[in-house]
Amino acid sequence: MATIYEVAKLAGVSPATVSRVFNGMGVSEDKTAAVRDAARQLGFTPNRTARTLRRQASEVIALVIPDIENPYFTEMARGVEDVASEAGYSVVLCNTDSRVDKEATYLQIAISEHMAGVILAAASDHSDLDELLARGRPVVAVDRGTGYDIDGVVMANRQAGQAATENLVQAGYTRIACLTGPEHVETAYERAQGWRGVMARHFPELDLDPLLRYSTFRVDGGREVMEELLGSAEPPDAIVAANNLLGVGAIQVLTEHGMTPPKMGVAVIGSLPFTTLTPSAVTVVRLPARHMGVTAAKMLLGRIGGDTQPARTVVLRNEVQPARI
Amino acid sequence: MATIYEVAKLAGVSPATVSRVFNGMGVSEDKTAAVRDAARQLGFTPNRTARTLRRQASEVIALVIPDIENPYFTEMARGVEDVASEAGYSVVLCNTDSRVDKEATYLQIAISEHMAGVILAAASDHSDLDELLARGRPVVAVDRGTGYDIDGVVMANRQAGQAATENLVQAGYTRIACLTGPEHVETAYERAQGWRGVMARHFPELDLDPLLRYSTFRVDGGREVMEELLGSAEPPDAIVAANNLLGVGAIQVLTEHGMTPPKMGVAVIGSLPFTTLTPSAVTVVRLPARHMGVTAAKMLLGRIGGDTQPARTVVLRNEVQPARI
DNA sequence: ACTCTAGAAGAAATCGATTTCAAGCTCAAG
DNA sequence: CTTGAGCTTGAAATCGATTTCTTCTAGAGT
Repeated sequence: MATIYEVAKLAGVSPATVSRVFNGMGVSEDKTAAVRDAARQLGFTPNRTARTLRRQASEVIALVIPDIENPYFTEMARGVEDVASEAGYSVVLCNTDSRVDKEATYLQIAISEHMAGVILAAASDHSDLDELLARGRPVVAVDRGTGYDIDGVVMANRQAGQAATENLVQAGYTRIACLTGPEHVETAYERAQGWRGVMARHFPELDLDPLLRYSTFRVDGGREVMEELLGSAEPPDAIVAANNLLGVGAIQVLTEHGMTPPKMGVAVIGSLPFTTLTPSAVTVVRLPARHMGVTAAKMLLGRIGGDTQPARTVVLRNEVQPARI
Repeated sequence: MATIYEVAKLAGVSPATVSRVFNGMGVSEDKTAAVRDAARQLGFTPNRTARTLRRQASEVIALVIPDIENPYFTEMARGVEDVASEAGYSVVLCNTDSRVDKEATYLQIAISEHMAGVILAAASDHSDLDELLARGRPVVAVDRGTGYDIDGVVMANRQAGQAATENLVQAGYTRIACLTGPEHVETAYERAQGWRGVMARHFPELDLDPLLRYSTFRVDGGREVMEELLGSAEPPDAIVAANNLLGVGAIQVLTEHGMTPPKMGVAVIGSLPFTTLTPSAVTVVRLPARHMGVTAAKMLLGRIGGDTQPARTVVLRNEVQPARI
């Protein structure tokens, strides 16, 4: 309720002086004290809307993600939030459901609310960032690329696919299938490529096509594809699930068929925070989601602070946590 | 970039007229057309900050929750988001980590950003809403009460505890423990009370105290308490987990000890969206989290729209999904 | 003693949309 | 023919903080 004018009147100074006190400009000690005192008495908090209007920039950053119900993204959100709130920024979480139109709406809001920057896990590879970038708002891509020359943080996806597959090969499995997301999604494709490379090297005579299944990055996608594989003429003896939720779906189906690991080898790319399997029954390629969020937030804050070096892409290494039976 | 003044100039009208066109006031057809045309040419989007400053209210609602990594809350967030974005509102997700100080910061931001309203899953039962309510900002409590006379949506917690317990009793278990959250958290206490009532009725001679364990509402809390129970002099033959994450932790420990259900009866209050157990091995009391979000958002939008009827509390019924072995 | 500079502080412009107020205009009723 | 009710429209005030522009004062330098 209290405005800068009321504080000014109570402190016997001009509004400009009050503003200067709160923004660390040169104000004499006695006036500073008077202002702070008056502000305390009135319970004054600067009106952020007015400040944003005048400054043409707010202390809010948008975090735009495709699926708020995926723990991978919420873990990342935590990382972003921790860094941002430490720096006095608040985070608006925007859920796009992987829909380009919802994403466009949120990006438009980011502009018209003068948000300081955007961290974007793009819904598709042709998201339109023209307007945002034209206005000089920094954008950092996470998890997936955008087709623009901007900062980014991604996982080592191909290497993750390789590591998962290699681990199953070492454990003695020979017919390893790959369950991955939509072919046009970069992470899905890259992880599958990692799998393909390792398989081709170890089993050059094997026909890989029946073992590679594209689906959705969701639990039901994993269930569906796993059922298909189990019902096929030559079922696999192990699987690589290219994301956490796919992995959950697949393991559910395996459990229902009494095929729990190690009967069927299972490697999952991405953590399974709420799995009820004993953690060590499955090989997990841990993706440092929180770290990704932290890194992206730091990069974004750097850009907001005026950093103008050329765009960088940070690739985060994964950590393999092998199944111990 | 384009402002209302530039649109006005291009269309040959006053800024006031442009504003009226975008707010559905009486403007003649030809001027309306001219304005829309000019706006399209310039790619004009109204500046939300300026609008908020003038209107003293924005189209943003804050959703304040204690744990963004809990699927229960993200499912609820989805419900809120769907209703809100349908009505042209956007949702800011604020994660408090159950910390009263972080919560207070976010509530302060809600005020100084002129947010239209707040949906709050309180971090404690003495959250301070005085200022928010004094400013006439509507607040809807979800999941837990607040100590204020405001709208609320809660689960039938006691009944959930009863239903879970009753189900295990019917299945023939006789020594049923209860794992719940911090005693001072309303939902934890109420669910435990539901369990206690049913146990007292069926097994009046049983000493319930060793079977009731307060912990945190997190996976590690569930693990810890489950280990304790298994190591105790007289371990239970079944457990009621008062929330989803507690349940996950408990089931993890049971799996490691080869005590998977139905060897040990397990009933969980709250869904296990990403569990890798076959869904039917555990009794689940489904909490309609999405529905809670939808209901709360509707109530809040009603209040924002000027609804002044006395505060209501909606209690949502749960649905028991029994274990089929 | 006089000019010059640096710092402090107030007055007023500014950010962009909304809204009040007043003006101008048309058409109908008396 | 006049009064007035009901429109549309523009001019200008407004929301609250920031920032530029000015003015003023005190202290340094010559």
